[in-house]
Amino acid sequence: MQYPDPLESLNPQQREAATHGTGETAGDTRPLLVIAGAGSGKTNTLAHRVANLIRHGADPQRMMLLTFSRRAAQEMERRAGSVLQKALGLAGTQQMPNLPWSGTFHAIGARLLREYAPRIGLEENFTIHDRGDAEDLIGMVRHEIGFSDTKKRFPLKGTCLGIYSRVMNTREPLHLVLQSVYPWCTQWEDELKKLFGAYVEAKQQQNVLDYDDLLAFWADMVAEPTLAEEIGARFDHLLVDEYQDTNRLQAEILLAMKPTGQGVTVVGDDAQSIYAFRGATVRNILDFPRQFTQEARIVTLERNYRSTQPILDASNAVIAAARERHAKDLFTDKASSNRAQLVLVPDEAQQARWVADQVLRQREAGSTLKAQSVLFRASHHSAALELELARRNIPFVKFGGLKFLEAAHIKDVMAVLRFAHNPRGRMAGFRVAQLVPGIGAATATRLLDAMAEASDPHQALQAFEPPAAAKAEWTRLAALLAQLQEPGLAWPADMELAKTWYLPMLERMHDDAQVRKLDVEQLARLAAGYASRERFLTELTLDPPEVTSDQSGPPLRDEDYLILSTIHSAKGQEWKAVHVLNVVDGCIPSDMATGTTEELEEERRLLYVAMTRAKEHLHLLVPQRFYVSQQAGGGDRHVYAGRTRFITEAMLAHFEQLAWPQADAAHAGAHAQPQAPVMQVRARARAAWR
DNA sequence: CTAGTGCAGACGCTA
DNA sequence: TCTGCACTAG
Repeated sequence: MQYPDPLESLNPQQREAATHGTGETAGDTRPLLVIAGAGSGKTNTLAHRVANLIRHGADPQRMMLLTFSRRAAQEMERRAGSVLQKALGLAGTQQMPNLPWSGTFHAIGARLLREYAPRIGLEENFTIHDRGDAEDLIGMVRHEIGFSDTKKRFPLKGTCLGIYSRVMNTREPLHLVLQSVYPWCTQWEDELKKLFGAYVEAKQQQNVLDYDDLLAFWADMVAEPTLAEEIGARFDHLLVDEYQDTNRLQAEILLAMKPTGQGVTVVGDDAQSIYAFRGATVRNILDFPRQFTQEARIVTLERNYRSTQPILDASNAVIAAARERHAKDLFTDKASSNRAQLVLVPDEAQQARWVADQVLRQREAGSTLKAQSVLFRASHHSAALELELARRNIPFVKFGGLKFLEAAHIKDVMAVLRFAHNPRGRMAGFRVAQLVPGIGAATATRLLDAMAEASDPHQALQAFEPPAAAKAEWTRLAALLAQLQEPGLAWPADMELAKTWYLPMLERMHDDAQVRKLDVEQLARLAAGYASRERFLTELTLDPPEVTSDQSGPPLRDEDYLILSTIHSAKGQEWKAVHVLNVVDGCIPSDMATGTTEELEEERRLLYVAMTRAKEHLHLLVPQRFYVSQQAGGGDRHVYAGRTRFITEAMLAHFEQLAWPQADAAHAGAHAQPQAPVMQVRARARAAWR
């Protein structure tokens, strides 16, 4: 029986990318670089490549797929699976080949390090510090070595970690990082060196790794030739998505694992690089072709399948003004008479109303809520809109800027589990001990010191004598931690035990315990989805749930809801209609990012990314004044903001300009109308005197 | 030594 | 507006 050629639907460039090294080009072992413009079918092409490789005999167990999030990895698996299904005619019930080695650099790094731990001098039960833990630890070290003297004005803990992280990820020497990014800290170079040394020491004693260690140790591991060869040989194919957002350290890992470049595929778009603040560099893409012992093959995808021509024209105009870029103009067949709209509104409140109106209007016109999105630069920019949506009962789900794992009560529960898993982790232990009433910083330190000195930390914990006032509660905690050590305990029983212990603490500590309790319940539900305590702790830290929804609870899967998202979290996504909030100077570009040309250029690309998410309708909102956020309650200090500098006078021809409410009186009336009065105050007032 | 109060400062995107 | 730190009463 003849099955349809699965590559039939691809255009010639996409097909080149999907088939490189197989079929007619079998024997071509060059690495492959795919420059994929926005909406050019990048994910689809990569999925076809994965499927095509498997069709030609590649073993999914021996493929490493590095993506930006677990969600992206799952999407890739799903699509590759469906291509395979069509090509091979697999029955729907048949097991889809899954890719066990797909995930983010950090997640894959953690897995490899655990597996190789005994051979590289690590303990395999290490726990992972998130940004907050890492900051706290470096803050503690900073204090211990006496740099926290207020007179000295030594950089704050967040800044210290920022510097450290940047040095690690860019692989630049400290003095260069200080010069270019933290010029006000150059005088502290020697002290910072000392601090970082002590920080590294502390992490090792506590058996914890921070985000940077996951990459740095991986890089160190494959810098050792025998290990590099062994690990490199385990994988026939190494595919990296969103390559424009990788950093030097990540490129180094790639090169060490596959020095010849054989089997390496990277996909990216320099015009969509938006993570330089995290150490990512466009140079990775630019240098890729000549990095390996063989020069790379380059395929460029310029044909856009997403947006209409007018939307592309506007986006192209914005990015054409960029300083340095691969010349690349997207084109499409999708004609339309709808230009992108620039909508002038008086302020943020009106902006929220306009968007809510527009969303409903488009739903009336047959577009679901899910097919629409609202994008913004910073998570809190959607606050006014969220209120408006809640008021009108428009369901929504918000991506990005998630604080779920940062809430104190969630951190508490996580700390209990982490402490049980790795008793040497002081940050977790410090937090947990102080949950017991009567135990504060001093007693907690005494406990942790005793545990650090003991050969068996758990025994030391059980033997610990707390102050008399804390005795009863301490006994409960010690019992819990002992239970969590029992080998027979089957996950997620750990979580249930921790929850049962913690809920009374929660009642005692917080007035709003009821709301927080719901979060803890939510965490427990989440826990059930992971195979083990270790997987839960690792994966939740490295790939936190990125969705929050409004207070009314998470919408059901089949319900319709509007998407709210930061521009960063909107990467790789698309919607029929896109609304971008606060397209004004001060928001895009953020006024915190106008210091250097590089920062400014990244902001421009950010606007470009936002605009190219739209398929048919694109609305850029320009509130004429917006309120300054840092002021006492009720204040009305505001700034008169201008349209973003990235849309110049010359580009205005690409936009349809609207002013609201004046120019749109018909719709302005529409939103006032459905508000039927709840009561009649005047009638009431009159009745009171009858 | 703990736990509660008052004040200053930050306030972005994220693995 | 909220968080984190310093200070103080018990």
